[in-house]
Amino acid sequence: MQSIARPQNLADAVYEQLKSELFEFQLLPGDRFTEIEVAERTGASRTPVRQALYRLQREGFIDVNFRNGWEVRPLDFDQLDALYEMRVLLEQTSVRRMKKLPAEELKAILRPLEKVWCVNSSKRSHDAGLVAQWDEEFHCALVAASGNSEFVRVHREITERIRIVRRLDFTQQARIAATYAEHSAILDALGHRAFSAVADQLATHIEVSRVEARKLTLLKLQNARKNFSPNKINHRTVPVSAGV
Amino acid sequence: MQSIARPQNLADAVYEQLKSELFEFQLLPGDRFTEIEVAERTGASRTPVRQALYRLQREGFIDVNFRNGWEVRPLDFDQLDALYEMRVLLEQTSVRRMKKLPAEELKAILRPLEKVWCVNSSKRSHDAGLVAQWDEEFHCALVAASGNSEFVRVHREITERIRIVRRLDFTQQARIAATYAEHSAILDALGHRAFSAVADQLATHIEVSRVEARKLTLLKLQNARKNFSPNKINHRTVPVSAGV
DNA sequence: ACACGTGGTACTGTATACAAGAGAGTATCC
DNA sequence: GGATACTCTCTTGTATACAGTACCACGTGT
Repeated sequence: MQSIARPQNLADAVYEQLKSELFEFQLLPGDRFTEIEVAERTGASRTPVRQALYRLQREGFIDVNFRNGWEVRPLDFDQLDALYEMRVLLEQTSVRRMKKLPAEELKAILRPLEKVWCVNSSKRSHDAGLVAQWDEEFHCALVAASGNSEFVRVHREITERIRIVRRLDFTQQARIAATYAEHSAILDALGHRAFSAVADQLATHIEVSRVEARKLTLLKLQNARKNFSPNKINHRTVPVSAGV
Repeated sequence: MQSIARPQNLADAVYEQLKSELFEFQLLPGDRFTEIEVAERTGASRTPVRQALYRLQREGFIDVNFRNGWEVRPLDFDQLDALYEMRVLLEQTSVRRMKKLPAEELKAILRPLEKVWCVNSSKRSHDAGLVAQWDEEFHCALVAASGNSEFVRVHREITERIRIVRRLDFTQQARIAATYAEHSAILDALGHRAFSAVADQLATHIEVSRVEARKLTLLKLQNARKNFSPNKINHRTVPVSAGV
């Protein structure tokens, strides 16, 4: 979707790797780890590792304890709710602003989205990762239509922040089907310039996915905790200064 | 206003110092500098300096050129406009949500603000820095009333980002007077629960200050550039690899 | 006079060495 | 036995050393 930004320096590479470990729940909320551990795991030295860690800290994923290791921040569902609210606000505002767009421009925005979402069921994807990516692109495209670069930037940051729970929604085929249905309905209504109606549809659409994602996240966390092996505990999750 | 966060480590201290140099227009858009220069100026080593620089980069104030020094990013008025739009959206949304607040809570929010803004002219401050700070606190308080922590966080980030131009607005006594008048009018209307009216007032209030700030910024930049001394050029703003 | 190739310098990116303190574990005392 | 003080290790924070290359300047050839 947006700037791919392949990492050219080690710090970015480490950042990407850690983030993916967070998203795959290989690093679980509450897990503790040290800079040296990460450095050995990634093959980099502490310098780029620290750059990556501090970036993740500023983005809210991890915490540093003064001279006492790092820690994966627990998922804060209140904060996630606030992020989802902000997301709704941005997307609704962007959609409402579409009424200023001439028909031509609106069509140009909708056409590529319709190619993905308004297809009969044989042509639909069942791949969770792919649908998750398309879903993000769909909603980002709505905000991009606002023409406000800061709406886009903030919305993208929110997308990054909630992805960890949002993507779980597409692990269920029924939810993928619902997403197809709702997205094509939204595109339909946009084609008829029913912007206020779309704003309402969006709120519902996002709210349902928020609730589903929360349920699945709680399940996922329970399972992930069950799968602890003693090795893994010793390797990573034990309090840092506990020795062997 | 929000968390004071006195810097305990060098990186934060350097960050604060650099940011204040940016805000005071001691570091001007287009200025180039190196990590070692900053290290010598602040007394820290390159490590914390780099931490601070990368933070400022992520926040959009400066750019790094690969193996070729750092550079103060030019002020982008289109981006500032987008930030102001976002600010209006957040503050209007927060104000509109106040209608859900019971009278008691609303009063508790308004009272401290009225103490600052609804005072007769003899008690008003004429200090630009102080009024600028109170102004930020006023608008942040409105958003805080929304109860959405992400609204607050994003709004605070925007406040940090636009402060560099916004504060100039209060260097004119006439604008300070206008701010007092408009803030007290807004508080009045809020006391009467005229939330939609306040939303309109806010949009106008912010829009006027945006335009004023832009005018003053352009002036300030012109003056700052005039005051270049050859020494200063050699010291800081010449292309990095130019030797003596 | 101008284009092109080459060398040197200065800059960031990365690795490593050093400093200081937080915390677990142990020994000691009552 | 329990509480307290202390030591020792491990951690992050900071400083510095090293590596690689982008850019400028100069020189050379045409």
